[in-house]
Amino acid sequence: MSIATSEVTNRRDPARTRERLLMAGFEEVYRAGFQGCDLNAILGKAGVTKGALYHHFNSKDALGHAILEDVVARITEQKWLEPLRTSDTPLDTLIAIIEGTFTDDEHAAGGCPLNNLAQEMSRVEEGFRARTAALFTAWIDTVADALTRAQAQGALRPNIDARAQAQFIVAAYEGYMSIAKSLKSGAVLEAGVKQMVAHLNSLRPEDSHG
Amino acid sequence: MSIATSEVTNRRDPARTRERLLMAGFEEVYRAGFQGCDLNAILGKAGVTKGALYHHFNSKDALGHAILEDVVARITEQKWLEPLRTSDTPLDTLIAIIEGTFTDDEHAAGGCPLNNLAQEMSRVEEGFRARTAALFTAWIDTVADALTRAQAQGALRPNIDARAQAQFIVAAYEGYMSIAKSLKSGAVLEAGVKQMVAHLNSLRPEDSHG
DNA sequence: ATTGACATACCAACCGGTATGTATGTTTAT
DNA sequence: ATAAACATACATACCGGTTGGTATGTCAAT
Repeated sequence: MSIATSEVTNRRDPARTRERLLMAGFEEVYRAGFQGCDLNAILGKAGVTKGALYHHFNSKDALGHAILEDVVARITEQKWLEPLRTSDTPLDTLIAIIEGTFTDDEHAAGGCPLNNLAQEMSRVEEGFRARTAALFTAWIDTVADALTRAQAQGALRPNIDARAQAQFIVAAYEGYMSIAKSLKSGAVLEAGVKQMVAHLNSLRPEDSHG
Repeated sequence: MSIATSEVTNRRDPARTRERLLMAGFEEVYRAGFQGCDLNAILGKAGVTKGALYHHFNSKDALGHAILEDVVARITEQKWLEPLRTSDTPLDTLIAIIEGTFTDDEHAAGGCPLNNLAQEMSRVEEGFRARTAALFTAWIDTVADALTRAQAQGALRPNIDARAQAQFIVAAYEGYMSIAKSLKSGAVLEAGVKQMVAHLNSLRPEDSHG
């Protein structure tokens, strides 16, 4: 065995190459949409050639699928799913996540990466639709679980439908993101955060919300 | 003046030609997205040639802009703006509009034409962004006006922020449409309608909503 | 007869995809 | 241990179909 087992950046580093393609692809897709983005632009940004791309992915669609499964899923996992799953104060964590939304115009204009791809590609290619649907479902499920746990703790009224509320929260969140993107308005996002947090607080058992 | 002033379908009928291009364009854009749709497919569906298209519009983008300004704006006007403006029971009308949403899987999978274009094109081309933003703004404004009028009638609690609630409703509506599109689920839309109506009813002054 | 309203034919560039070559590991037989 | 044999991981060059756009011709209306 030589010294160079890992950590070192060999000229041959398939994992790194694949990761660079995914990140560059994500950024370009986020900018121009999937159909609107250019493979050569992705290659330029990633610093690899078309041969490398088509070694790791056998079509542009396959790259898009991988971007959803790896990059977008990872972002969702880090920002929403993981914190919610590990929290023992789920409702507070949920509110904190929502309040953690970046509300500058720059971020607003970008929109939600998941929703961007879902809206553009769902009717165009089934692979995209299935993958975005899986991510939405996992997202809603995890929020619903968190709300159910909050209910078990007595932090949430027992008569509310956790699943319906989870759908409501995710829908409202994506809706605000959509409108804010079109209006290039971080202010819309701020108002949305306030509104959603107020709504969640109104679901607490003994509350003062007049 | 001859008899043939209007109504008759002359072989030369620029207004009709333009309208056919807009309708065919709308349908193709609704199916495949703007960047994904094919001009020749639009021409085939409209039954006109490329010469006719480029006589009425000087680019594909210009056609897209006209689809937003004419077709999408008209749909929004008919379903939301006009009923809300003319109603003397604005809150009930708003609820009726929401409940009038088609909740079959077919419609769900199509999504909202306005949101489809907004999400796909806002970052790609400024003309699309500006036009979708104008439509969202008009939509929210009209809902806000309706809520304010409901407030003046005493049909809505005086302490609520009409504009914030209008944004909330439109955002939630578009969010549900987005998720339902990805999930191809009319059931999601049904749940959304129920949730939004319940929310609106909770804004009434003296109410029983436990 | 001149302008608007199209039709037809065609172009040219972009871009996803491929064919092919090559350098770098990895295994296997001796 | 080592070399052959093979597989992986790219690089380069190029193809060809798609598609937005144009140039030109023709017909109708005033």
